[in-house]
Amino acid sequence: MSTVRCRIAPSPSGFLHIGTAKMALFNWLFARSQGGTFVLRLEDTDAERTEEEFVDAMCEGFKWLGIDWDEGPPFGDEPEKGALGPYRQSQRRELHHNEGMRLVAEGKAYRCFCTKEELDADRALADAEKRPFRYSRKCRDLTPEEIAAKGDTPFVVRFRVPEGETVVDDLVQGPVKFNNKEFDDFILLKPNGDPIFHLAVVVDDGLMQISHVIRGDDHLTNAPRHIMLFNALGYPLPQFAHLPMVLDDAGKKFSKRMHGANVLDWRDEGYLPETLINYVVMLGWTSEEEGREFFTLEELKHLFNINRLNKSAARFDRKKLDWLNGQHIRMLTPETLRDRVLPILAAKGIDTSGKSVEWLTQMAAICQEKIPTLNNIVDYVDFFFRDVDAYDMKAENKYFRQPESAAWLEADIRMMTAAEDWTHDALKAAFEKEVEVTGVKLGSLVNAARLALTGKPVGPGMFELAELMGKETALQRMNRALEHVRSIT
RNA sequence: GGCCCGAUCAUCUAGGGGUUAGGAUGUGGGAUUCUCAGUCCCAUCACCGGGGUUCGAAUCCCCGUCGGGCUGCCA
Repeated sequence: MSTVRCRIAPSPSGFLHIGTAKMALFNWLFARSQGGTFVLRLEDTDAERTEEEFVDAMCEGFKWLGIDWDEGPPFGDEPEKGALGPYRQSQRRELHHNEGMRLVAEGKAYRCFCTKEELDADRALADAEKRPFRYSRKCRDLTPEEIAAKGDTPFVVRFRVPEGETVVDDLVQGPVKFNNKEFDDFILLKPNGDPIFHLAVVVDDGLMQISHVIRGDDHLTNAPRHIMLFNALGYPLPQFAHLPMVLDDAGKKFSKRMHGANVLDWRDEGYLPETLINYVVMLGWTSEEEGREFFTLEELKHLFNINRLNKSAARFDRKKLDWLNGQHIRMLTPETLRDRVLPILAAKGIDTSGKSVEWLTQMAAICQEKIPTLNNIVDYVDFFFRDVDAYDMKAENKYFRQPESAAWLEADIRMMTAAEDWTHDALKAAFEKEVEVTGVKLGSLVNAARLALTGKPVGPGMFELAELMGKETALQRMNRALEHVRSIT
């Protein structure tokens, strides 16, 4: 039986950040590949930054990506899952506070009566003198009498950082050694009894029996503090793995404000969750199968290997994402593609209710090879749902303003009218025969027809779209185009 | 400032004492006698710099440079 327990502990700040998604994914993957447990814990102790909608928005991001959790807080209709809750940090204050005070009782932490103002002044002085600020430790060895004399004076609780050195045995970074002198006696509890991040994470990870802490490498220098706390609290030490963060396409930290920082931005732009998972996993991990780049979540569950994580940060490259999305779109069945694309058309005000499911499936199918994102489908099919009232100008010059333009359309109309079978194959055969006997270029016939039928220079294959459009509508549009051509040439 | 981490084509990466430094995306060109896209082929492009160690360094070590992080009564 596996004892692997991983967690993602995001602070719900409004949406699921791409970087958080990466960390969640790797934790999830590790837990799943080891038959372990994946825990979602909300670090919502910063009250001003937490709103219920924020929590919902973030969980929606996880759901979209397909990252589920075995233990976690209530979400939507789901009750809290797991026996080691509560899974919202804001509901664990008592625990944090008690553990902090336990350290005081055990002499591993102490009450500090220095005020924030005093500390700020010290800090300013240190700055002015260009020396590193360090807490004076003046409260470190107060006698019981001195403490008693303080009466009701508010105090913070500080950790008594032990002498010596702390080694983080990191699964990704290797052993990283720190001299404990580098660390101040950091604060554990605020004057109101609330815990500081370092205490809260360690208490939560300890009590939730987390076996592997996989997180961003911005926490690498926090790890020794956490290790000291694990030891002081008497919790078994988890394994650590610090992963590089995701950079934007300019190589900078992916700012919260930037478009694309929210994973749901990608959904809204027509990317598949499969794509995002596949793309993010490639940002810092490679499979043993060299050169392989295409993965589904299900495959990843079996292939994931924590030894193949990368140490350096990677940029988020939109171009490669586009390519990958196209790959994933092509992997879909036409039915699935249809279902994914229908809401997008609806959102654009396109009413598809008059069409059969079979027809809509065909519509999706003829675009499948061509669109890099789901949203691109709109331009590929909108002409099916509205009249063509204008023609693309450049295409018009090329196909409607030539001396032979009318002749092309006349030939098209003649063949279409004569078509006994209104199918892609029959139409294609007729056009090819025409080319053979008259020597006219197929492109001229086809592109003039496409322009007549869609008003656009680009789109699905002409024979495919004509078949779907139906003979009657197609011929109406062809005749209208012919009139138009005669009027301008 | 102090401490810590990182560095292979433009981008994601493989490799890791002796290789023609491999793949993918992008870009350029060609093919596919319907556009666009796709697909297929070809081409283009890299070991951050300097010192060591070694017969031999992209690979190991040191220094530097650059990038990132921590250094909060934020998480």
